[in-house]
Formats: sequence, C-alpha cells, structure tokens
Amino acid sequence: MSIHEVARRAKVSIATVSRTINGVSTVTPQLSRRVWRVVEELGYYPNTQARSLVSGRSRIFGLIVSEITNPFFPEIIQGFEDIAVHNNYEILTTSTVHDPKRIALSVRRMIERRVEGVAIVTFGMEEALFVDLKTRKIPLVFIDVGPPLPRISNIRIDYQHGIRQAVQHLAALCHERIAFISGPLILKSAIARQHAFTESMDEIGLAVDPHYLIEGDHTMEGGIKAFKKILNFPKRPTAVICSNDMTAIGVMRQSYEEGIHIPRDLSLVGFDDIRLAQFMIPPLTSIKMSQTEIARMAFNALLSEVQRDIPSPNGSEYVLRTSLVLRDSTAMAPMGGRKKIASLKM
Amino acid sequence: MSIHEVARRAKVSIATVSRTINGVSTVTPQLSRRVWRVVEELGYYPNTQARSLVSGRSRIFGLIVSEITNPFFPEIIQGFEDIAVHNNYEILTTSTVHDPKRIALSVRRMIERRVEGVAIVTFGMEEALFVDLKTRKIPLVFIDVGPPLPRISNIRIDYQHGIRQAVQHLAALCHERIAFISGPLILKSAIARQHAFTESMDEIGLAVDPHYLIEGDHTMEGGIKAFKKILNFPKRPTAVICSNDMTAIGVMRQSYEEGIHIPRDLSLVGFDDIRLAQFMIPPLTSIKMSQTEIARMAFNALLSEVQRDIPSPNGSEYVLRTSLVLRDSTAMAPMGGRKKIASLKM
DNA sequence: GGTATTCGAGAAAACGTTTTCTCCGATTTT
DNA sequence: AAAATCGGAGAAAACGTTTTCTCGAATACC
Repeated sequence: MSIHEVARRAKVSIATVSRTINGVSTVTPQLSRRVWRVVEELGYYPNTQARSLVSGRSRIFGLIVSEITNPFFPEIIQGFEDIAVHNNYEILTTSTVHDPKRIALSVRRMIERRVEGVAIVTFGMEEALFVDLKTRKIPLVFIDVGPPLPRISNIRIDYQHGIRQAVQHLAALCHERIAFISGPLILKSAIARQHAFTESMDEIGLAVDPHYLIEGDHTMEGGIKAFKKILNFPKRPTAVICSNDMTAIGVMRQSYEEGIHIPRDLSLVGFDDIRLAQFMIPPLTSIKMSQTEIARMAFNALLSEVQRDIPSPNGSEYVLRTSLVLRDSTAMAPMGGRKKIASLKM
Repeated sequence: MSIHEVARRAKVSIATVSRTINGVSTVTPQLSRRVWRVVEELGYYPNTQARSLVSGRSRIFGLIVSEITNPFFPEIIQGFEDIAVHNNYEILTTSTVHDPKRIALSVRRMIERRVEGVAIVTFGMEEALFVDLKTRKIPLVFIDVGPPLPRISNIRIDYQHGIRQAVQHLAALCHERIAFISGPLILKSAIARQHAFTESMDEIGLAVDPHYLIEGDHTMEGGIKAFKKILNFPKRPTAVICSNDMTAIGVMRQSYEEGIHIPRDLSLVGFDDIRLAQFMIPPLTSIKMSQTEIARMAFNALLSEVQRDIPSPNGSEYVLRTSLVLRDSTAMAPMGGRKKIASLKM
C-alpha cells in the first residue's frame, strides 16, 4: 500500500523508491528497474496528501463560477480542466449559484485544501468574499476587475469591439431603433456592456432611446420579461441586442408566442456565443467571447504566478477581444426606415 | 499558520487545539474560548491534507461524467455539489469527453487523491477502466449497470415507464407512424431505450417499421443527420421520439430548415427533459429523467457505503422512474390516419 | 599508492494533523 | 480520612511522503 511496502519488497530504502518515482537521476538503472517492477506489481499509487504535505504544493487550483447550469460556464470548466490535466493539476470547482454564503464556504474549503491559486470566473462579485484568499497571498485571477495587483491577475474583456460590430451590422441593415437588454446593473460587466452599446450607437450617429435600455438578469426568464416590456412601447424597436445568449433565447421564445418572426419582423443579436446559439431557430447571431480562451488565460495566469520564485510586484493582464458572429437572426429592417438611414450613412 | 502556532499563543498543547476545533467535549470551556479566540485572531484554517493523512479519510468523492458541455450533466454536477457541500465533502469532477485515456488518467488521479468513492454518470462505459477502483474496494455507483456488487451500487433507470407514456400519448393523438432516433447502439442505455420503445409500440398494437429506428449519437448534429435520413423515406413518420433532448433539438433545427412545422406537420418528443427543453420553439415535450434525483441517489449511495463500518455484501440499488412532460411539440397527427387508430383504440 | 573527490543510497527529519497513552489533580466512595 | 475513580490536558506516536544529511565505496588525481 505505501512506499514502505514497495521499499521492503524491492529491498531498497524508501528514499530510493521516492527518488525512482520522481525520476531523480541519481538512481542506478538496476535499482530503478527493481523498484518499478514492484510498483507495477503492487499497483502502487503515491498518496498525494502526504506528498503535498511535505512538499508544500498541493497541485490544486480552485475554480469559482457563477452557475454551472448556465451553458456559458461548462465550456469554461471544460477548457480549464483540459489544460489542468495537461499540467498535472487538479481542479476544485464551485458553482456559487449567486449565494454569498456558498462562496464564503467554498473559499474556506479551498484554503483548507491549500489550493495554489483560484480562478474567479463570475461576472460581478463581492470582492470582500475573497479577502481571505488575498491575505494569504494566494494567486488569483479575475475577469474584468481593475488593474492587476500583487499576485492578482486580470482578464480584461474588450466588450467594445464586438458590440460596435453588432451595432454597425444592424445599422447597415437599416435598423434605427435598437434596444439593448442588459444584465443586472449591479454587475460591473453588465454596465460595461451597456456602456459599450450606447457608445457604439453614439459613434454611428444613432439615438439611444432610454426606454430601449432594459435591465434583464442574464436568464431566459429575464429575457422573456424584458421583451414583454419592450413590446408595450408605442414605438417598437426593430432590433434587439442582448447582454447574453440566454436572454436572447428568452426573447426568441417570447417572440414565438407573440407571432413575431425573427428575423423578418425583428433582428436579434446575442452575446457570449454559447455553443447552443448556432442551434437556435433561427441560428442566433451573437457576439463571441471565447470561453476556451478565457479558461486558457485564467489557467496560465495562475500557473505563471505559481511558477515564478521571485514574486512579481503585480499579476499579469490579459485582454480578450470579442467579435460578431453572423448567423440568421438578423436581417434588413422592416418597413421604411430605409431612406433615413441610407442618407445618414452617406 | 499551523496548529502549533495556535497552541503556542493560546498557551495550550496542540492536542487541545485539535480537540477544540473538532468539538471534542472534554475541553474546558475556558480553554476552548481561549483557543477559539486565537483561531479567529490568526485566521487559522486547518490543513486538510495533514488531517486526512492521519485520519485516513479524505472527504473527497470523485464524479465522472461524459461531457460537461452536454446540458444534461451540469444539472447533475450542481445537484451533486449541493449535497456534497451540505455533507462537507469535496468533489473531483472529470469530464471524460469519451476519451478512454482521459478516464484512465482521471481514475488514477482520484486514487492518488484517495477519494472515498466515485460516482460514474456516463451512459455506457468500458468497465475495464474502473478495475483499479474496484480492486481497491473504493465504493462506486453506476447508472444502469447490472445488479449491485460488493461496494458497488447501481441506479437503475426505469425507461419503460416514460417511453410507454410517450407512445400512448402519440397514439391517442392518432399517430401511427412513429420513428425513434436512438443513441449510439454500443451503449447499453441506448439499447434499453430503444427496446422500451419497440416494447411499448407492441403493447399498444402499433407496427414498428425497422426503417423508423435510426441510430443517432446523442448530439444535435446527430439529430440533424438522423432526421435527414428519415425525410428520405417514401412514407414519412408523423411523429419522432428522440433518445435525448439534444437529438430532438437537432430535429427541430432541421425541420425548421425544411419548412416542416412542429407540431402541425410533425410531433416530437425528447428524452431527459433538460432545462432548455421548455425554452425551445415550440417548448419540447420530453420524458423527464430527473438529474437532481440522480445526483441525490448517487451521493447517498456513496455516503451510506462509506459510513457503514461493516461492509455490506452488496451496494444498494435505486430506481429512478421516468415520466412524460407534456408541452407543445406534439399535436394531432396530420391527414387521415385518424379512423384507423380510432378503431384500433376501441 | 595514498589522498581527495565524486557518486549512489540509506537514515532521519520534517510536513500538520489526529488520537492513544499517560499523568496529575480533584471528586466520589466506603 | 484513605482509597478508588474520574476528568481534563499534555506528550508522543503515527499517517506517507520528500529531502537533507551522512556515510561508505569507488573513482580520479598527483
């Protein structure tokens, strides 16, 4: 069972067994062979706990996501796991379901397991919850927090790029009245996206009717509700951009109920480009924010922080660019908004 | 940092600190208070590795799923995590992505971490990969394997119940020609579902055209492909039952392309009832197989196996019943199949 | 050929806990 | 009041590793 048993059977010391397993080069080939043979024979697997207790390295990273049942996150988890496996790290995943108690508990447990770093991929969070991690100087990586701090890296999302593309795309299709369904506005990221939207509208010279800025909650149900509100306006928009794909799916669902045809009567753009988007009816035009890239960046941020021996003054900063993916949920604006825009574009 | 530091500051022995933290009742309230004060002050969190090294209990369960990006699984993971948190267990999740090498590696790592049990929620698997776990007598729980074995529990899914309901429902809507898109037939579970279908058709006196049994692969792409095949038959079916919801979503997608209206021209039934089903267009009638229940059963199976001191001769067996959830993707069969069925039902 | 150096492998310490064993003072028993 | 019991807390062993230290033998050097 233990290294002692292996040592006994191979008639060597436990030190030699340890060295053999870890590939330390000072072991004579002859002894090494003898040890390996016994290891195979016994099916001996080293005890990671003992190993990390003495070495002080757990080879575990924590991964905190908002909600694993939101299709955005599984892709991140998968990406993170892929690269972790490749680097011989274990992952402790927590799905917070937006419960601060749950986060606090999870942070505590991660510290108890002595994780070497934690990736926090939740859009908008109470920073206070991570103070325990910070004081312990555990490397962290966030999405979209401010500039990097000691041991804390940041992945900045360039929302502007993709959203500008979306607005330009819609404008080119002669849409004038474009609504935006945001995420919950307590989230920094939601504000950033909405801001990028109004900014882009300004740039291109389109008016943003404040009525057309609806607050959603990043869920399908929220999308349904928000779209109902939109339908109550006297002047309905001809296009809607959603702050995430789930919201867009909600809009699709409700427009089906109401007999509004997408894209004939309404153009729709999502955000995130989850895998499902391409299988919607019709396939959803969306702004891609590569989950795989996020996972990769997050992992690398932690890994490089862990591997450097002289702690850097600051963590690293990565930037992820977003970009529009065209599918079938957008089309020429209905009725006669055409002329006005056409003139506007000259 | 360590228990020694706490002991030093509280002027007690490390044994007393350990006892205090673990709530052993023999500690004087006065000392206990003193210890707790220092613990708070220092922000001391016990080292789980040391703890489980000496206690021999890691408080970790493994969870192996097929593919975390398949919406069926996140709900299971979430359910499993919820109950694990509640019982103070950690989870090591692996998404195998159908790669045997990946499974083998993951099993190895779980053993190295000394997991106390593993839930294997992959529909159809190579049992050989888990032999290492078995020889180590680590409690396991599978979905739909045979009768329980020593330390190995089983969650049996009663496919028949839900599928019979679906067939009866369609028959009542006067459908005669019902197709079934199965999962990959190397999977036991796929065969079981298909078998339940033919069985149910027989029961009710409907013929099963062998052409109407199509093999899919549990993906949306597979659903699209399978449905294309179906459309090539001279006599098209009026209803399709799919072996999982992703397949059904593929069918929806393709029928949209082909201008086939669901449910007017074609009735469609899914399987699994993933959360998304209700947000499809139209909302998908599906056979529910509660993911939360599966997670709960799996966890409890492991926990009860771990907690008993005298190992039971066999693990436990649980049964999960499936049942039809009616939504809007099924309707009266088109054209004049009505009379025949009506007479048949009398 | 004798001394200095290198090299390989064992002994032992250390990691941070839990838990058994031991001991001492206080309480109960007769 | 002396003996027996009990209760609380410290000492120390144990868990399974890695790694430093030590030592002996073999090689290299002059």
